[in-house]
Amino acid sequence: MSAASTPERPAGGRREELLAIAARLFAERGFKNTTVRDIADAAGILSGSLYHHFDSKESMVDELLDTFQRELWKEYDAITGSDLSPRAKLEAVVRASFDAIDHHHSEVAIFQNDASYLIGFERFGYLEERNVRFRRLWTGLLEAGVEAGELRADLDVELVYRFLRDTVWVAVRWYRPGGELSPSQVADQYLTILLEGIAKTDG
Amino acid sequence: MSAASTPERPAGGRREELLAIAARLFAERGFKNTTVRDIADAAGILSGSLYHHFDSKESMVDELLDTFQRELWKEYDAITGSDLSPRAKLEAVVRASFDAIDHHHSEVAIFQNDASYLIGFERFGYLEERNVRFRRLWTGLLEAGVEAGELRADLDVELVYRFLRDTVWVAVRWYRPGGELSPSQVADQYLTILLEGIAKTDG
DNA sequence: GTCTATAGTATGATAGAC
DNA sequence: GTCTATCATACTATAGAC
Repeated sequence: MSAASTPERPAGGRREELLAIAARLFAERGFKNTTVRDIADAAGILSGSLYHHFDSKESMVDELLDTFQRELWKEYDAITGSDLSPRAKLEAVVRASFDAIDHHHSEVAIFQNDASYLIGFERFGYLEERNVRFRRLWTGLLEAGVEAGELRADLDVELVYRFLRDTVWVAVRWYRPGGELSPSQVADQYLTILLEGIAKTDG
Repeated sequence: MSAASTPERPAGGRREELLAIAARLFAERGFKNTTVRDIADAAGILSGSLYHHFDSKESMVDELLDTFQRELWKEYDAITGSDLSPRAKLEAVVRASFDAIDHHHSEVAIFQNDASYLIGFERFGYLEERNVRFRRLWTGLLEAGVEAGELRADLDVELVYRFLRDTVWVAVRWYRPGGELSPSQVADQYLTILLEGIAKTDG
């Protein structure tokens, strides 16, 4: 989206700094509830100055979501292209997703809270495309897992997919990076529940 | 919240009609993204006329959420007060929740999408209280289930509670009342996944 | 119960000086 | 890269006529 001109420092120049501030505010309050003045205030400048760096408020959230989704899909593609078993791939995708919640918390939160609103604009059509790809990824893995005899055959794949997708991403609402639980620990517990259930089966 | 003056018809008078329209729009677009003009337009009147029925836009969403939560808690209290086993109570609470998604779809959607924003106003402090009650309900049932030997003891109750809570309510994002799946069917599948898992355990 | 008319404010964005 | 100043618009809400 931008040709990194002079990458002198980690997290780049002023533009990336402002983008990070906007990300935090969008994630905390929602896109619509965050004004350009809020962002400027948090950055210690006036709202008009923001427009030296960005075309519009929409451009900011666009860049945030697009960058994040590209990175995430690189990881997903590496997993699906590997030679792991369907069940192992499914576990890897879950773990990669919880890692994303940890490392790109704001972006995930924005996507969770505001995607349904943003998707209404042509500019954000790519979000819909990614949703379709995401659905294919999960249902493909679930079907392959059933076929391989690794997963139960009596469940509605479409429905399991929705539970899976939602449960993974909705964790962004309570997960706090740097808190007590690592993304790996959360993924462990989640995969145990998902795969084995919470009922006591043996004595 | 209001003394039903002349209940002549199902769903009452004009006030309830307008409230239902507002609920639909709030649920579809979000509270902040829905203007009083949108609501008035959908009702075929002008925005100023809405203020004959309601103090403010906030009053509308307040009445919607408060009414809904009162009704929901009546059901929860009946379940917890029953003599069912912990696991059966847990199942009943899950079923009651999916029923709520079916029967009060807009209200659940509004709560899911906008509660975190609304909770910032003192007026909506009761939402925070209900969240606390909700947490106690779930964790209490989970702990009782473990103690009764019905649920696995090796899981983090706090974490299971979050997954449970989120997975149940987030279904409002895809569930459509009157669609192919009944709330009971969704609850069946969900409880199977939650209790038994999706992995194939035996031949 | 709805309309006309409008107040008061907040918002996204722009132009040009520094 | 930021500030000053400001425009145009959209929003919630009100007062009083019908």
